[in-house]
Amino acid sequence: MANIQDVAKLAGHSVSTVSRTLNNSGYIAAKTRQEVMTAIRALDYHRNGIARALSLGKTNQIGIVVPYINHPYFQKLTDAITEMAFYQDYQVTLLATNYVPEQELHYLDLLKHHLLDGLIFTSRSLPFEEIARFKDYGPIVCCEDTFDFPITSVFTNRSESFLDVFRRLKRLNLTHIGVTVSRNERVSQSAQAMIKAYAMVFGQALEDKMIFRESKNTFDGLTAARTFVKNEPQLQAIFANGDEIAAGALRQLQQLGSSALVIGQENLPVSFLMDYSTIDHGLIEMGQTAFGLLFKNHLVKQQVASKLIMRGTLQLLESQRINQNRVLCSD
Amino acid sequence: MANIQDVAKLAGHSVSTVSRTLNNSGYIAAKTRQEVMTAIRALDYHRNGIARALSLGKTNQIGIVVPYINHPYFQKLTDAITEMAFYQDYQVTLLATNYVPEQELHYLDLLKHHLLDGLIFTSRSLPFEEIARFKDYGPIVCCEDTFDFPITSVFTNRSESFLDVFRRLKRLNLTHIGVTVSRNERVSQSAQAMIKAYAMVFGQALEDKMIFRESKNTFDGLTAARTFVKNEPQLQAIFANGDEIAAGALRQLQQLGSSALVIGQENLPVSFLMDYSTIDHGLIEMGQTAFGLLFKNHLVKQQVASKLIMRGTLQLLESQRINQNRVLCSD
DNA sequence: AATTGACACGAAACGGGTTTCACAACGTAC
DNA sequence: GTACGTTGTGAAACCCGTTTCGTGTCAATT
Repeated sequence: MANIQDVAKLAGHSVSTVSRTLNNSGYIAAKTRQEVMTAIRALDYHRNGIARALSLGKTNQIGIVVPYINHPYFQKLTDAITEMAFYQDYQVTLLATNYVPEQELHYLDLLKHHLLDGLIFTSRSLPFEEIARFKDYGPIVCCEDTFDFPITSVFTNRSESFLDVFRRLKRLNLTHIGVTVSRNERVSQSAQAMIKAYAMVFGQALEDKMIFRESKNTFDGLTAARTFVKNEPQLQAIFANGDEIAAGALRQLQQLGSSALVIGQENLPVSFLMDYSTIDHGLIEMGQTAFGLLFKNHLVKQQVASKLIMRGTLQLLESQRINQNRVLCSD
Repeated sequence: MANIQDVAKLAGHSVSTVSRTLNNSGYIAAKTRQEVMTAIRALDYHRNGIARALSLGKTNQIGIVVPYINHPYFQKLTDAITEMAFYQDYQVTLLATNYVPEQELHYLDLLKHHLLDGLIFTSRSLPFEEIARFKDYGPIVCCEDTFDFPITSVFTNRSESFLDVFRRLKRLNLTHIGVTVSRNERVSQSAQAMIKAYAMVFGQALEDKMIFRESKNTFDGLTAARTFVKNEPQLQAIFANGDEIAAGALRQLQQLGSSALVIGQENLPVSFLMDYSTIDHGLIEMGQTAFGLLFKNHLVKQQVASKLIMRGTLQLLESQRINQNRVLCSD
């Protein structure tokens, strides 16, 4: 395969002239340009991107760290990031971790090795201290609240919509509630926030038997629903950590003849199909923002809004309640 | 940031000695190795992967060309590829095209520019001739039948399971059938195969009004179902080009009070949740094979099996039919 | 006629590694 | 004592671009 020297030789000009021609930099005589272009076509020459990256000191590649590649939450987020990257002529590499800290470290190392111009964490199991240690090697953005750690972040006001959910349930006198979480509440901010929100609204801690842990997919949703119904025959609601889990739970409840309602998260198509309420965490905006922040070179912490989307049983009960109130008032 | 020369200087050895130490190649005295490692740690030195790639002439990166990043079909396929790549120490870049030919060309160019060691096409809109033109720039594998074109491929025996579906429908006297396809049957092998299978089984071409085109997501599924019911009030079945489409169609049919059954493709969780039959195209095996074939350096064409998974109404009707036969026979 | 600036181009340094090759020191076998 | 093999190391070439810097030409200005 031809390189720039071959082109230079054939064109009868220097390597630097060929380079200038290709980059439209500096002065080039029209005739020279012609000759160079002719040689390039004759040799089917294409610039070596690796050599270019070495010379320019940048790769135009960024990495997105995701625990699971096929998880809808991260899917939506990476979609948004990828689109932004595309517009700015960046390539995106998806880096899956399965929440294995060693994997995360491995990806952070890509920064050290100059293989990436930046890294976006959509989630992580490494402590922030550890991640912060890499910030000198390249820009890093986390898609969750990084508190006082010196890591740029975009995050959603999860807690507020969690509070919203529990307040609505309380208002409807639905108190027997099961909550599913993906990871132990010690490591997952989201899990922590859900459990805390319950406690704030109901004035007491959520019973341990009403927390279903390690809930990751549809089938976990089935199991969670069975477990809750067994532990608490009067179960009235399940607040799930994702829409596929909610979907599984709902299906299981229907099969068990339970009328408990279900609330999901992420606003995936399945939540519409199976008609239950869900929280939209504003992942699109979050992804776009994450990419935007990558190349600001100062520390930023930015929040995006998340909100509850009312559907199905929850919506029905609320409208009935409003009607009741109206009747009571008019009497 | 330190480079290999800095390390060499500090260690009091040559650059080549440092390189040998890092690569465990050639002879290195134990003491020398110690000194080099000490210098490396002292300087927080990390090899520049770009420089390495330039020197070695390979990047250990492969690309997967997908039309949609968040489409379950491609999701499943890329998952399988990514896992294989991981084990062989390759990085994977997802390259989304939205079926824009220019995009596909752009990604093929990455091979020309030595930015990728190989490319896997999960689908494409470019003609094979065009793709074949790039095979000198690096290994390419297509995840569909490439016929006589000199492109390595893995593909599934789609047509057989399509025939299976229509034969079963025919046996059940279900003849008013709507078919959804993602792209025009001129460009999509899958669409072509579905329509051809119908013609083979029923001995006549599928009416145009029973083909719903440009069907890509759940909402298209809703629209498709409405359209079919409007065009053909006696509609008995919809054979969809994907499980989310099937799911949307099923929901719409239920709302319209239609008892037509639905058959999907891809065997996604939603097909289980909503309980309808679907074709499993063996995507996992296909992805694994695709990666495996990338670095064989001869042309290979390989087939993997796809099969119909019986559920819901279709299964029910079949078992009723068998029971009827049994009754008729025993009389 | 002398100076100046725009235009055009090439040599060479640079980015940061890997690998070949030459050479030296040492031990062992004959 | 000679020949040869093993071990250990460094100089330099190489991978393939980009960019700096210096030189040369030519037309316009003073």
